[in-house]
Amino acid sequence: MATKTRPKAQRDRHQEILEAAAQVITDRGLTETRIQDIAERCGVSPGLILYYFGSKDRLLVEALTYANDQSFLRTSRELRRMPSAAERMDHLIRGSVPGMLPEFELLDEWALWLEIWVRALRDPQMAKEHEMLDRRWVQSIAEVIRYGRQTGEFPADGHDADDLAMQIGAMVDGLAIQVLLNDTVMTPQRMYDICVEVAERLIGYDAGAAR
Amino acid sequence: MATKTRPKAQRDRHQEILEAAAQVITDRGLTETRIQDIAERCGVSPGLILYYFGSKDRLLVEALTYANDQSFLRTSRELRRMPSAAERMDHLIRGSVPGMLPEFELLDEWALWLEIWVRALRDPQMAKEHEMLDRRWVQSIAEVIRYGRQTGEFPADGHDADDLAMQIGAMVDGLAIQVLLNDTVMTPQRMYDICVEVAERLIGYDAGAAR
DNA sequence: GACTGGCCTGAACGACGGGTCAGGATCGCT
DNA sequence: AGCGATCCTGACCCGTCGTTCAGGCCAGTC
Repeated sequence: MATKTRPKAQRDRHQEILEAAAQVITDRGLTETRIQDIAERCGVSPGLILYYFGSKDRLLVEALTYANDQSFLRTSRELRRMPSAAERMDHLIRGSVPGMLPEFELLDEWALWLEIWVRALRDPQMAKEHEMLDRRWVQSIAEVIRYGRQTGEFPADGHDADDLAMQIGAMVDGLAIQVLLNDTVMTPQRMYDICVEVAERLIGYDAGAAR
Repeated sequence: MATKTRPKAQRDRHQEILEAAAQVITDRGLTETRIQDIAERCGVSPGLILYYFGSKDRLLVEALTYANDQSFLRTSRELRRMPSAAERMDHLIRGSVPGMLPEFELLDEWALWLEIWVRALRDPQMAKEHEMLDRRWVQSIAEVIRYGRQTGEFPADGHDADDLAMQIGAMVDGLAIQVLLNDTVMTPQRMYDICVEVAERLIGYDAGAAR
């Protein structure tokens, strides 16, 4: 809403602030994020932040979902460009491993996921957003599975695609935590290998060709 | 009002405070936990909390590890009493499903795990503690596997027990999050079923007998 | 009974940070 | 140019904690 008379400028600021906020949260954590930090990062006064978002809480929730939106949309675009389902699955997996794709730092969007989870435990608004964000990701795994079955790459007689997607999603979450917090034992490469192996077994295909 | 005949040779205040702190954290979340809340819960002045723990941060970290210690020790005791490895594995799984065992609320110790993870991302002290806590749990899964192989309940020709334990641990983490945050789609019962099924397949045994 | 030392309180301090506001700058339009 | 809406600032207010501190209470000891 808003954006009536001057859609361009307002939208830019809005987005600018969300990006800055996501950056700061990634950097310092949700609880250590001050309005002042966000203001500084986009060279603006603290008052303006509140002018746009009304309250800190609203901004934080929006920033968390915004950041997730961004990576989801980017990933979706990238997936669409890949012809084979095995390639798509591989890309999904790579993108899920903390610090594996070059464009991400070690403390990447996974740090934001953790913050989302904790907040969703007690903030109904965040819980609602989380449900949407989560379903969306699981959904794209399921879609890749269905796509592969449609093209004949994956065997069509497996379990329900949504169930498989949920299991893969859960495993990815669990492994990502291990990588994030314990990267001596569980390295990104190892997580990747496990994910590929499990996906191959659950879906019943050979990922070798995609890599 | 205060100090009615110092009861018992200083019943352990230290422990009392830790328990209260863990309760409050579970209840309100780490960031919403105030020293005042903890003090009230054990009928004591805020000053005393600092008298014992020096700073809020120290108390919080200690409380998180304390709570985890408690459930770990309890679980260990319970495991030792069970003769069969399949029973032990089943018990481990049940204890890992949020809200499955009757003695836990829906927002149980998993809420504390989430807090530990987030804090461990940026607090080296907490990261160190987490590594210990995590390894300990994975270790007990591995031990059950080895125990079952020793008694002949489980086939002895499977993968490395530590690797299997880590995979099971990761899956449990991921599923627990789903249950905690999305209990319409992923119910405790469903998580339990999945865990049992995966454990059976990974380890190669039949859990039917244990239930 | 006086002393000592561990527990404990309650008031107060001080910093920090979210939110408010009055006004200034800027833009688009007539 | 004149005007109103929008954008933006910087100072300020104010509640909320963590933390400190001076001292009180209570055992056990000499």
